[in-house]
Amino acid sequence: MAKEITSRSENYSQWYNDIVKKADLAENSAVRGCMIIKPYGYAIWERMRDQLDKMFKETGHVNAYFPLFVPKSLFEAEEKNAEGFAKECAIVTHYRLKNDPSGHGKLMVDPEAKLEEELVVRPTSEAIIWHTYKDWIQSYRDLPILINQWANVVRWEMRTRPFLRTAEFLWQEGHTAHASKDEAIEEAKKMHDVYATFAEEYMAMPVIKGFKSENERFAGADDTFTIEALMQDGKALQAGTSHFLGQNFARAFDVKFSNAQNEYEYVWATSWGVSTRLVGGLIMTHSDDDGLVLPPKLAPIHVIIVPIPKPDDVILQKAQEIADALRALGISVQIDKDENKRPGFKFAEYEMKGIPVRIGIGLRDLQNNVVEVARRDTKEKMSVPLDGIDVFIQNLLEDIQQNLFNRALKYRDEHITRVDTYEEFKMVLEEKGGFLSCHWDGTAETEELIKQETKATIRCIPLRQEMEEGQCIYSGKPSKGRVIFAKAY
RNA sequence: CGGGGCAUAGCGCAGUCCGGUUAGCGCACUUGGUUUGGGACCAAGGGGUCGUAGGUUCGAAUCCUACUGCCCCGACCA
Repeated sequence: MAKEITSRSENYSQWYNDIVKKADLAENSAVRGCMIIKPYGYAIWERMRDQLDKMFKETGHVNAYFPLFVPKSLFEAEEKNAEGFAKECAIVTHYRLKNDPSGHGKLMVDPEAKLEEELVVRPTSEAIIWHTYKDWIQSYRDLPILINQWANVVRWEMRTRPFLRTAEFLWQEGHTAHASKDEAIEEAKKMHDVYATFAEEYMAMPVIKGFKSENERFAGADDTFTIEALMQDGKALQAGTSHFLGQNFARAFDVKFSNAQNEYEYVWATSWGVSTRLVGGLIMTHSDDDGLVLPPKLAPIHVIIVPIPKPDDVILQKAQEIADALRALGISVQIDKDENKRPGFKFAEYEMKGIPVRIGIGLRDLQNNVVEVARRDTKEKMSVPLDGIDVFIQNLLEDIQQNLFNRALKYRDEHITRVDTYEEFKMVLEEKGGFLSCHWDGTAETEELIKQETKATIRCIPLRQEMEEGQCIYSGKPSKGRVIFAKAY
């Protein structure tokens, strides 16, 4: 059998690239750092988007759309935020091209068409949105505003990787405005919970919920809540963040409201987002050396039916019956009627694409009133009676979803290591990787030194943990609880 | 922005050192046939301004110069 995917042990990065390519998820484009998301990859994103959108609506949010371009003067209003993104902004400076007099049929930027004010291509939309909210908010009766937008953003990255880090990416960004600090914090936490639930229940990707250290916090936030997942190579992936923005943007954009006592107050804010990066996380959480592995809840196709040998009438009719029965249960099914490819080729191909369940139907099976069912997560094959096949598959899909989560959780838990000395820290980081749970003195200096010396960063300060007196692994100073370090994507 | 590599058919490559008929191989593609329970086989086909521009030469994919693009590794980052 021709191996088309580099094994994880041989070269993890190459394995990841191979999966993206061979599973037909995305490809590089003519634009540096920007990828083309192909139909199958986009279908996965659509399923993520649809589910998240539903969860946002259920928590009271509505969708809207704000412009791609942000005037520089607005962008720079909230200084910390602007500074945080300044180094990776694309800027529009002109609005017209003209024929290049020195070249044949070539175009050049028309120097006459310089914009009076440059436009920043949004790396995030707080600025344009808070500029707008100023007009929308007068009274506490106008609050809260609970808006989400699905959009593309641009961050001019030095080095990019499909899905994990691209110059342009798709995401959603929630931007809410509140009359009180408590309500805003509650909102940020609520969306943090939504992300964690989505990651675990739909992506089958276990996450650690926590908040960021000051160094790692979103520029312009008072607090950043994060979900952190662990990839199979022992590196952490920040999978979603929810920010309590305090009154920083309200002050920067002068957004005040009259409270019930008719006094002016600055509005309290949150923002929260997840991106196409989640697709990268999904790949690296479950997939194996044979290709992509998808959890049923996000798989565009749940079941592929492969007729064996060549599709003939009897087999196709049976395949159609099974497909109809499965579809009646809300399961998405495709029958592969291609006569030019052999079954073995199809098996390998569908495994590469991570389709959770494959049903093979041959004449021999039909004589015995069974079909062959193969599950992608364990590669297990079984002979299953036709009678009740629909319910069997339905249960199997649930089982696969659960199994993927359990498997990822076991791996994750086995790779959270409690360490109490810096020597141990460096050793575990080097030899085992994963999350390191240890004491830290709470200072940015220590965090920075550890980062410089080991490349590990504080992924989060976990929300759920017992308070425990200890000593910082680096400085030996007292600490009241453990934080999670890791090398990160 | 530093350091390394690559550019020849849709994709992956050989040929370049040491210039010489008509530039080759695998996969993919087209047509016909035999096949089909884990990546089938046979036969016949189509497809190239050898990254761009200039130079050396009787003659350049091959030598020289400049340019452009892409990939990998670092610094930076979700």
